[in-house]
Amino acid sequence: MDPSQIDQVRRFNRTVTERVGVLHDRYLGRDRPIGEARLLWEIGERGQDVRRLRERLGLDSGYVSRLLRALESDGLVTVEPQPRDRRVRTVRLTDAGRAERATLDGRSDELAGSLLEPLNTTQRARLVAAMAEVDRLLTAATVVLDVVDPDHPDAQYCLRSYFMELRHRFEDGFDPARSLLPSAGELRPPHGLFLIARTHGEPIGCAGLKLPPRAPAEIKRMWVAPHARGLGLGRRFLAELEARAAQHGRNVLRLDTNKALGAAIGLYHSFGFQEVAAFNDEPYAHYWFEKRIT
Amino acid sequence: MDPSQIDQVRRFNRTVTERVGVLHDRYLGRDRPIGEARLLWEIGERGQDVRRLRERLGLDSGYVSRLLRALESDGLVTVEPQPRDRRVRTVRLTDAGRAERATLDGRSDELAGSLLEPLNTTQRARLVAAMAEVDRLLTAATVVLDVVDPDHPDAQYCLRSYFMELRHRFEDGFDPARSLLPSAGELRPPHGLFLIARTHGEPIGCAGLKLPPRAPAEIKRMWVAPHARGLGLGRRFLAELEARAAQHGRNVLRLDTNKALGAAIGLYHSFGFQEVAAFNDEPYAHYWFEKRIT
DNA sequence: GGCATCCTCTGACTAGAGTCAGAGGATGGA
DNA sequence: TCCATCCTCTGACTCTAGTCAGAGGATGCC
Repeated sequence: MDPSQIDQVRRFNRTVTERVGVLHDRYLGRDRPIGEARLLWEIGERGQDVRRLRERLGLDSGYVSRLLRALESDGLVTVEPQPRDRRVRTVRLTDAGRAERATLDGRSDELAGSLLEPLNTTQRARLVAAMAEVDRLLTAATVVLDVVDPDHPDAQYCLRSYFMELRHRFEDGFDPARSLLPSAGELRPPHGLFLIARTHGEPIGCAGLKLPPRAPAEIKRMWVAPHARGLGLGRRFLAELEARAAQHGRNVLRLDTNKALGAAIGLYHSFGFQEVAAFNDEPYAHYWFEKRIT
Repeated sequence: MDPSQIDQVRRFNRTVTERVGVLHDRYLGRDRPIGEARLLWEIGERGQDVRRLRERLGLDSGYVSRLLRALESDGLVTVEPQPRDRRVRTVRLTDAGRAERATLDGRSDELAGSLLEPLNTTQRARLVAAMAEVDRLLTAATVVLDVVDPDHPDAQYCLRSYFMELRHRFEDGFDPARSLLPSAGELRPPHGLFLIARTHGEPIGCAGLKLPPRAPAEIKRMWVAPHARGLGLGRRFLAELEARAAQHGRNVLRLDTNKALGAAIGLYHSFGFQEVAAFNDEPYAHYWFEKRIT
């Protein structure tokens, strides 16, 4: 790896942990230990199950329990068994808790403001733009791809979002019933597979692969959430699916697409796909692509 | 302040404290408490006086003493009275200490690498560029201006750097003896003043103001360290000097400059200075500028 | 030489942030 | 109905990271 890049990253780390890290603790932990503050924050407006809190924050169950006891005795939260499964307990903010959370929120704003405050307008705009870029790319680096069942809730969420988007973007809308969509079975081993991309456990994209016997592999239902675009995720899906198709002995990868999806078409070209004649009669397709793989 | 900017800064803070902050502690504190690691780092190759360490890290004397005891008993440092003043004690790394410090250094590299590692070449370049920008601007926000005596070591450092730079940049070099440089007395109250810009206590620029009786105020010896350029520091100096000249009842601010200093000339124009006829016979000057102030 | 001041160290604390090993109630399946 | 499993809680610890109040040697100045 390029040493001058490493160097710049180290300088960044240093500056940022000093300016942001130190201030962060000072602002947020002003009159409450940061453990409690983080918990209060993570409970959110609607409440949370204790086990989920523990998962999200990666904390020991005993520790969380103790923190909850502290918040409870300060009158900030109530903890009650969940009606469905009385082993699980649900935490909810009281009005006082909500108020406390709002002050934490205000302090986060103060902290952010204190970083911008000494700068002039131009500098602020530049800083914010650069922060957005760092944010996006660091987030991109945490994206993980998993194979899941197409019926998994996260998969379903992505597919719903995908259909909704097609409905808006296609000239004549989109009706799943009219399309040659594969059944869930076709995207489930051994007939295929379904990939999900996640950051911090949240689904942000999906892509399916059909592996029909003695025929080219076919990419289906590739979608990236709007807020996750520009992170190279489409490319990553393609590379991953290509590798998996090759593992399954296929030497051709293909897909069909609609003319409304300009960015995707550009991606296919730049990833080495060639336009070919229609290989199916998908009514929503305008272009068919193919790539030889090894 | 713009709420969408605040929002972006908050998103940035969150991402960064997660990705960088958490990893930071995990990498660096792998087998040594971060307090000790920080201290080990700050001692440096050449050793340090205990009091200076305390100052730099902002820690309690008892605490530092205890940390040093721990490092000493691990054979990483030696602590000895300073020969000149035996109340002060000097810490030096042993060979083992140097080795330990080198592994910490390696881990910082690893951490930086782990941020870049999941990204492709383009993304890496973009991330590094954005980090550099964030770094510069956050640093810019910590710059403080102080009035110091022109004989102060930091002032002397800036002036030496300034002369050295002029020597390189002027077509015919620069010889202080030939120039109309003000004596230190002219930049010292009540005849004038001398400003120093610092980040983290390190001097990164200077600017002097002459306040001759019943005459326009005059800017002298304005210099910004090469690594601190592009932070708007020149503008900040001008604004500060203008305000101080006005406080002292002057309504005209002027300066002379050399044609080799293109960026500075641009700055003077954009800050509202107008070119005027020569008001002195400085041999190194090609342009003379003036601005009416209130 | 005497005394205030400086610098470092030690002892005695505190608070936060966790970890670990059960206890004990709730649930689900045989 | 019984038993394994799940979820949460409690008690008993540990480690960091600090703070505070002096003790005691070294120095500088009168």
